[in-house]
Amino acid sequence: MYPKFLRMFSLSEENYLKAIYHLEIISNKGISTNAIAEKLETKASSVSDMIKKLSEKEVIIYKKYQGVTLTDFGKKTAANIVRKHRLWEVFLVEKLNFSWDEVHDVAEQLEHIKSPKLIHELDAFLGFPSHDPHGDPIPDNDGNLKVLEKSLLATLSKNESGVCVGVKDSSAEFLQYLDKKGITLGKELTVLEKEDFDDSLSIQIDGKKLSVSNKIATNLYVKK
Amino acid sequence: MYPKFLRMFSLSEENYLKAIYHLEIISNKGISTNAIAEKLETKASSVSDMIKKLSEKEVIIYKKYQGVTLTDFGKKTAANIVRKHRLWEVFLVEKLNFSWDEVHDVAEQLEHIKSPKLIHELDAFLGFPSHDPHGDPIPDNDGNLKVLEKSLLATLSKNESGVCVGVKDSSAEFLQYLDKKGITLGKELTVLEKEDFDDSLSIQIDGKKLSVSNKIATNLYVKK
DNA sequence: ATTTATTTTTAGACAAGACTAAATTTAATT
DNA sequence: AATTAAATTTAGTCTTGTCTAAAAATAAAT
Ligand SMILES: [Mn+2]
Ligand SMILES: [Mn+2]
Ligand SMILES: [Mn+2]
Ligand SMILES: [Mn+2]
Repeated sequence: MYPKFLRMFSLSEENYLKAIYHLEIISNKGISTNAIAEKLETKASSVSDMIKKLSEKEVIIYKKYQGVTLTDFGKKTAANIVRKHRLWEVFLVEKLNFSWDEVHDVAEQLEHIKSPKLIHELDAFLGFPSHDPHGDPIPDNDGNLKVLEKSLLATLSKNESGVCVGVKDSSAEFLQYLDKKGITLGKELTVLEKEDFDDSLSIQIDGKKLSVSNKIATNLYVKK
Repeated sequence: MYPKFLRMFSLSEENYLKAIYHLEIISNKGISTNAIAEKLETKASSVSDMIKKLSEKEVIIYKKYQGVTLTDFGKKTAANIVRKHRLWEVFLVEKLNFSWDEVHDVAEQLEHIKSPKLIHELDAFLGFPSHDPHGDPIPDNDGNLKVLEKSLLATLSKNESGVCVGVKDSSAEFLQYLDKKGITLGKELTVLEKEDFDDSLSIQIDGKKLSVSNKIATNLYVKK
């Protein structure tokens, strides 16, 4: 049998691994079949089938009816796919004039390209970026990622300031809405007022006063 | 997942189209089932199956036992895949420090990425290159390619000169051998002597005299 | 013109990955 | 504790793309 690190994964297997990886980051419990099915927009029965395969390949731990957990090897494999996804997103924005709301679908395809040299060189070409265009950290070659201290805008108090560093919702609609409001990563803002009745905020950004809904405030990360 | 017009063809269908496209360039007759099978390292029966599908999709003309021909639409579709392949090869060599013998396998994967904007922007980013790192022409967005006048080195007469513009064999072994000999695209050379008994050549390149086998002379293109 | 050889197509099987419907296990209520 | 609800797994089917083996058509050789 080939050593683990040479084992190849199909497109489908990679997508399952990535889904589980992302779910583990926010849940810290075993990941349920249904959660995976919802994330991948597939059926629970399909997930159940794939789980067995991944378990045999030793990338997840699985006991029937108990949900799954990534093994160290599985975690590393998944992180590498995320690494590729985010590096490609940086490439598209920095080099090919994509905006941050256009990159995701293309990166979903590019993340499956298999070539260690390609990723190594791309990383260098981009100047070893630490975060993608949405403020998400890029795992290093060993799968480790250093998580930046960040808070939701909604958690800032009156008169407190912060710099935009990421988004929680990275849907094209939300990103375009932020663009329209002139809110982009790197910009500093200050909370001028907090309204109790609808939890909206009045903020100062680019020297201008701007009203911001709770929906935005709970989906935009800032660094205090 | 992707818009319908972008996923008309599966990975497998694209590879068949490309194979037929390449075979048509050198054969100008109907392309046989066996020829396709050999090119794709698959079985004739598999080709026979796929041919029916492609015929129904109107990218090839097919009459039983008569071989196949690309329709205009099929030709355009195939040319677009070749366009992507060659643009990516340029990218890998020009931007990511790949050498010309390392790019093919990665380009085989990248050519299937579906995003018109990606290719348009990549083309611009690379400065609208006309040829790939092996001297092969890059089809334009409509699938047209202008073929450069070129001759095999073996066809040069004594004292005739030319500039290296392409390779017929683009295997990694041949390309590496050319590298070792110091023969790269763009270099000028002059035929000093032609040996009759083994059809080898003595050429002048970079101010130095070099002996070149018939194998090289019949796989290297020059522009007179 | 037959016979032989080669090429191509058909028939039937298989693996991956998805689905629906049914069965089973676990969780939640009464 | 018993019943109901929800989550999960199993059983069986389907599509895509591949294969081997056998049949049919074409090409080559006598
Ligand atoms: Mn993304
Ligand atoms: Mn991202
Ligand atoms: Mn190539
Ligand atoms: Mn090439």
